[in-house]
Amino acid sequence: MKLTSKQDSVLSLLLQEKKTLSAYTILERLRHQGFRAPLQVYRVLDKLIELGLVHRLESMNSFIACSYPQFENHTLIAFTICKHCENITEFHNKILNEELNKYMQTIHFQEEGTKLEIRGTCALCQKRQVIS
Amino acid sequence: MKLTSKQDSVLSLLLQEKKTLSAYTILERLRHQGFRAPLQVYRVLDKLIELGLVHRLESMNSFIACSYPQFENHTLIAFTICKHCENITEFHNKILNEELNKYMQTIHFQEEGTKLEIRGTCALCQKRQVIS
DNA sequence: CTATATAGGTTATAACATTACAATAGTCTA
DNA sequence: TAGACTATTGTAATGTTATAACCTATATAG
Repeated sequence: MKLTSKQDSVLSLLLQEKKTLSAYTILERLRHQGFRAPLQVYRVLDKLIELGLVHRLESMNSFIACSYPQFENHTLIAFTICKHCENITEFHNKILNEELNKYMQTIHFQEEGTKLEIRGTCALCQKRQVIS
Repeated sequence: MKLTSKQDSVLSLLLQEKKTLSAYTILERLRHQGFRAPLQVYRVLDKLIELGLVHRLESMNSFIACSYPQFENHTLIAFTICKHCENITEFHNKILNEELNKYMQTIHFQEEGTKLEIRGTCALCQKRQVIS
């Protein structure tokens, strides 16, 4: 699978960021690369999401590069979001995934895409709070 | 805890719906009850969410009454969302909750509010698909 | 080479959410 | 009960996120 130049621009930008970016922030940052309208950004994002290379953080209306692009077709996409430092961490947890699948079977729900977003305080920010 | 009349209007409306409602839909429906601006709705929603009586569906930018208001302080809020019939079902799963808490301990993340949103096809819509 | 699918360009507009500032109503206590 | 405090409400303006509609260009398979 080969990305187009626009797709590559957006993915590269997201990969070099640690935080999430909104579509409009991406637009501003890529104006010099020929992006002129929001829709151009949204279309590229849609494609990258479909390819599993980018995720949308539902609770933040923003986007982030996938940290595990090698895990193709992982339908459970999970993040911790620190409300202090705003650090976003994607994680995978086998047991959680299995328990979720089990429950989906018991209720006969055919799962096709799951988002787990956990807000709170990361380990580092907890230490910072003790100090201050 | 006693709700104000505006808070009661919004909660009542959400309780009688099965689907989610956007803030602007709520505004339209409650115009005859003195709601005139989006902010009035958002403020009431914020309060009801804080009280645990309403949840926000992050992936849909919309709101729904809590199906388990008696479970106070449940920080894991989970839904299945059928993409065909748009039915939203809130659920609680003890094991899932426990596994999540375990993992939060291993990574030293202090969890303060978690959203789980599962998209797919509900049991009923799967049957409908077989027929048609 | 031409049909089809995918990607891109542009304008306008829809949908969702917040800032800022002022006023009012309820609650507590001195 | 007056004064102080807190939560709620009113209103206008604005900011942010996302899509519709229509058209053009490029790539690829038969």
